[in-house]
Amino acid sequence: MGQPPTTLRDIAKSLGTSIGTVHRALHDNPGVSPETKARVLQMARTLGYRPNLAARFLSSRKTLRISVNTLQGTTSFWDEVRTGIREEAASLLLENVEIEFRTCPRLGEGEEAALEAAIGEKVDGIIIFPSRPETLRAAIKRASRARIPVVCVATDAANSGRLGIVAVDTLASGSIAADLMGRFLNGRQGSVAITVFDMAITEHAEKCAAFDSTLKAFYPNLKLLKPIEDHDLEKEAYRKCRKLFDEHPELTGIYVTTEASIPVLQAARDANLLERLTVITTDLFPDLVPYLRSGAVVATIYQRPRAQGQMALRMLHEFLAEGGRRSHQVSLAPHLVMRGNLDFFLRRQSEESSKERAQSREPMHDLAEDLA
Amino acid sequence: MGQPPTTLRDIAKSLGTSIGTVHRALHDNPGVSPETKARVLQMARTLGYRPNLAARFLSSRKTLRISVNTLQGTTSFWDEVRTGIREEAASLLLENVEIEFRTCPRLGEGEEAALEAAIGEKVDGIIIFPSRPETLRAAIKRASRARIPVVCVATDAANSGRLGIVAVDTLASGSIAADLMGRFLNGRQGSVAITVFDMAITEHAEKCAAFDSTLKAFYPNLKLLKPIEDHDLEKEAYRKCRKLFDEHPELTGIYVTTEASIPVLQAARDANLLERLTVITTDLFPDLVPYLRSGAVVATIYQRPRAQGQMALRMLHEFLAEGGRRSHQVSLAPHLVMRGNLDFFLRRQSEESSKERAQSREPMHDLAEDLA
DNA sequence: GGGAGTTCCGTTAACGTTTACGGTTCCGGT
DNA sequence: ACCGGAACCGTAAACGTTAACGGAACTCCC
Repeated sequence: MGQPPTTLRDIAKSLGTSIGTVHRALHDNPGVSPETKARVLQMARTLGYRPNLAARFLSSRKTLRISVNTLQGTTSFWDEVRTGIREEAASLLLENVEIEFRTCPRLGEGEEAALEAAIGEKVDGIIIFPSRPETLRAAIKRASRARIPVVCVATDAANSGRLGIVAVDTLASGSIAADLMGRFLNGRQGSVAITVFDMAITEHAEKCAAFDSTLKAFYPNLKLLKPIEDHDLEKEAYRKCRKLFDEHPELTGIYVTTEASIPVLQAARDANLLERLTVITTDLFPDLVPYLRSGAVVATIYQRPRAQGQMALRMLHEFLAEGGRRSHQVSLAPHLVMRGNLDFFLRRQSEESSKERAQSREPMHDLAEDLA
Repeated sequence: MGQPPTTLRDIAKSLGTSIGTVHRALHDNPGVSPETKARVLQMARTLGYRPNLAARFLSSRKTLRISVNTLQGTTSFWDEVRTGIREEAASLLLENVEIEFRTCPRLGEGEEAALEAAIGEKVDGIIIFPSRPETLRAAIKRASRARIPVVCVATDAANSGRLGIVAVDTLASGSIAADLMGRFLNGRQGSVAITVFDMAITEHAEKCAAFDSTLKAFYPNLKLLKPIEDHDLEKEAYRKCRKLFDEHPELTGIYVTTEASIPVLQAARDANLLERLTVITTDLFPDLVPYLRSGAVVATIYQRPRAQGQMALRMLHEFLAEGGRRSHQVSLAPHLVMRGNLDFFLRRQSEESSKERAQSREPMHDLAEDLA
């Protein structure tokens, strides 16, 4: 560890030029000849220049505006994502981010318009949930061309030029669900079902494939039926599942990867299957709790929305602040919630929302108070 | 949103005093009378003063030295904790932390001496793993009195004045293990065993209690035997388990909460019990992998050492930087690893270690390159 | 009553960057 | 020759905090 870091002044001095020129060259601002610019860049590289962020932020005190485009809470999932983002923003030293929430009322409705609005207002970065990736690809490309980095949460928008993606690992989710299903069924014969949003979404197809392959590998006497696509619509989920249950009385388990687990459970009850069906669901919301408590749902794969929000904001901020060098693909491991550890997660959710409510920051704080 | 934040100058002006005095008052430096100090503090409070960290760091460019006192890797656990700490330190905007590792070769050996060394060298903060909390309490108290905040990882040191604690939630771990055990055994009768480090350690006693209560609540036909204390010693673990297996042929499952799972497995094999025993272990290290693959170990509770390290450093840094207002008690939810999702976690561990190796930071970076 | 030593406080120069402004030089057009 | 305007570059003032220095007032002691 050692010598002081090189500054703009250092570069300028060793080049016999001025600090202003160096600055212009490094930011390719106009007003510097190609040759000197090249020389500056070269020198910066050899001297190992790295900008001092404290000085930068102190000098140009502009805040980074970032737009968060998500869904209104159908369940609490997106509320928690937003909470995670807020939390992470608040914990940023250098409080230089300003968050604008743009929420769409329904799935896929006004999604593109909201994105365009964010681009139009020239925000510095965007966090988005692309519920229909294909329709959004063009808009995201436009954002990238406008040099606005876009981070996707939960669902990727491939080939869109997005900066990065934060999501739960599909392989980890699908596989653990399959492994648990197999263990719980304990060598029994039978068929299992899976519900997804839409097989056209990469994530869901992957999750499905992981579930299938793990099942095949370790529990060959369980047969996976054709996936049910419910598009997160309650009626569709109920209808299709009811049909499935009637047609497959030998069904022993079902893995619900969407948020629409309640209608599935109702269909199971109405088909008098609830007792002998092993149900694994996704995420955790109030309506699901009694089913977990009673054991009707044996486990749920919690996709950690809060962590997803945190990571997304971190990724974006890191990039905006210093051209972030970290991986721009974050795959989170999901959590497993069963009735045993259910209270831990419920406590956590409520803590977090109460913390949001009491957001009165103490302006000052002394070391002494805490070490006392 | 709105008006610019108040600065030292603002306080000084509205008090008719100077910026230097305000500074001295806020940091209770000598050279300011009690009355003016009170007036300054009052005014700072009413104006809602919050220090500008960028300016602070730019002005006094001193780095925060923090000491990380952990165990040499018996397994990879502590290596991963340190990796998490390093990672988090590197991702800190304002690169103002310097980390000094002080590792003890064996459990509890030289632990106190290392802590004293850190205090003696006047580091700004300490992250420590107190393997024997009682013997360290006094030393931690000394650190607190010397105004050095101490964060504990994995194990708490109660009543020591430590700043905070980062650990896996004992209730969540114990309960999920019990719930899984019950489900896997699927209504079978029998007794279940648990191994811990030492019941005198709060965390282990809690984990044990959680395991017990969840078992009692949901699977009353499983009987929990008296916990086995192995003190992370291989021979002790083997010997005691061997004895247990011989004395309890009706044993159906065992939950190993310590790192010494290999000797337990060997004892089970030697007792010809491996086939019909449901084994749940803790953490993930190379030697355990084949057992997971073969299904001998049905699941392992992964305590997320990397996340623990990250959180510990974050907590400490936040406190040092701005007198951190966040909760100083972080309880992580453990991850569940089974053969289905095993590869996900192994891939992750290897990625992280390879990233450590190639730690050549690009000095400069342009937005264009990434948005291309 | 003239140092010497306190105690309190104001002033000022840093820290590294950004940004606005001013100053060259050179070129094409009246 | 003069103006207008580019294109390039240097200068200096911010940003909010820290830290060192100096000065004023007041005490104490020979």
